Amino acid sequence: METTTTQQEQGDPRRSPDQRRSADRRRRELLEAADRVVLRDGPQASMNAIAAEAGITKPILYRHFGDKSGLYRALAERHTDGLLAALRTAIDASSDRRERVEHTLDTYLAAIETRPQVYRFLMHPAEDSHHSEQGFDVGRHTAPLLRRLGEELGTVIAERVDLGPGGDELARIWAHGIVGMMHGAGDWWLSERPCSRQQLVRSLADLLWGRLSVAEDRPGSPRF
Amino acid sequence: METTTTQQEQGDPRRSPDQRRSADRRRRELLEAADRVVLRDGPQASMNAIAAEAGITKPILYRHFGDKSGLYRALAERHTDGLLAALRTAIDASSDRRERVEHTLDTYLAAIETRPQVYRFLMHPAEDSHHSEQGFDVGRHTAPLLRRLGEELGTVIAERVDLGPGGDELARIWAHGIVGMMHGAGDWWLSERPCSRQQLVRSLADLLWGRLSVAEDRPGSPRF
DNA sequence: GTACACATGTTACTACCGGTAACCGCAGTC
DNA sequence: GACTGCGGTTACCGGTAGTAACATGTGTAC
Repeated sequence: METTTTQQEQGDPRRSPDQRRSADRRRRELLEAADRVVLRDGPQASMNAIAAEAGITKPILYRHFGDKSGLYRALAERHTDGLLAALRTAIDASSDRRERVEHTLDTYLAAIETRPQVYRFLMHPAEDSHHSEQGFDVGRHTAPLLRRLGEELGTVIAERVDLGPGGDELARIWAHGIVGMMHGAGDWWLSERPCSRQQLVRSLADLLWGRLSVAEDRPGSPRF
Repeated sequence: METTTTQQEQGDPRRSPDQRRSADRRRRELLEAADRVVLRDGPQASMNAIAAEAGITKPILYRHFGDKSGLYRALAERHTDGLLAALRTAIDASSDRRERVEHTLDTYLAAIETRPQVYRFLMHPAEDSHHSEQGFDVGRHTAPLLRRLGEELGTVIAERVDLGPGGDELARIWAHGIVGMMHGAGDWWLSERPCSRQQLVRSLADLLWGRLSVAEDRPGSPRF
């Protein structure tokens, strides 16, 4: 067999006490191998490839993760947790609201800029092949990352900003809208790079600050 | 067990006189069959299923559309054109800017509300299985529909709103941000239905009108 | 020591997918 | 007739997710 794995198995013959830990360790090793493959081959990496990278064969992967979407979910959770943590600290770093917004936007954009493969993987989740029986579940389109982001941001807004009666609902709406804006603009920016990151952050913050509503009409604006 | 046992054996004597059916007609028929299947089975409908629905077999589909992504592109173009046309008229319907924004948002949301399958298909494009040789093209994540929407809205904003020097770039940034906001919030709303469409439209317009920036801090807001 | 249970791993398979080669039969036209 | 183009098919290829069955080591009970 091929000795492709980077870290050699520690050759540890005594495993009587820590069998449970061994399973956890193994699982983490498999996840790391999967990570390497997914980041190299894209989200449609095959289970065979992942198994080969881990130095084992498919059925073991299935024993650990159930199916492909299970593996991908586990993989996505790790990265999502990381990004969420970064965003939480960003949201708490400043006291001025505008600064907070800009800082958060910048953190997100920096993340997707420095590791676009991770980003792409998180946005194109499992795409679970076996359609769930009854025709077409409308829900569950967006990547779970965006949902979680939206919900977290919603609670943050709701508990920090006074929006009057019905403010919680409004906060959630805004949160999902803001996350969508961040995602959409970030995705476009990442692929076209039309400006600097700072420029993008400022422009989006300006948009959220209502500059669109106060700008003047263009003199010869077509009304066709 | 599925192959060849389906109903495609219709003797079909009604084809002798009028073979005037040009390739275009055939193509449109195939597209309509594909539409039916995709709207029934979701975006991962198989070519076999589409061919069966059209009463023919796979190779004919491939002769007409090249490959699966070709078929899906043709399919997506139809729907995209329809939605874009609706949005264009919505954007021109009112003179007041706020009304225009609300009207446009509402048109988009109404579209995805009344035909969520179409919407889902447009947002999860081909996902072309054969990864394009060189590792991992970072660009081309988002559905083409969103890109087109963003670009069109960008030109509309640029030509109607006076944003000063560098306004065109700013308009494009805002446009992609707004489209992302619309998409993200719409997707979340569609799957959770936390409020009425009108409520969502108003809230998003409020967000764009800068209400977030002028709201008061909550008294006991945690600063942890 | 032997027997059992269990975790870890393998090979070899099914069922299906996108895509293609090769062939078949029927129009029309010299 | 023969020859060509076209709409159609069957039968295949390579690759995918997922599984069954079998092979091992390893710790524990008797």
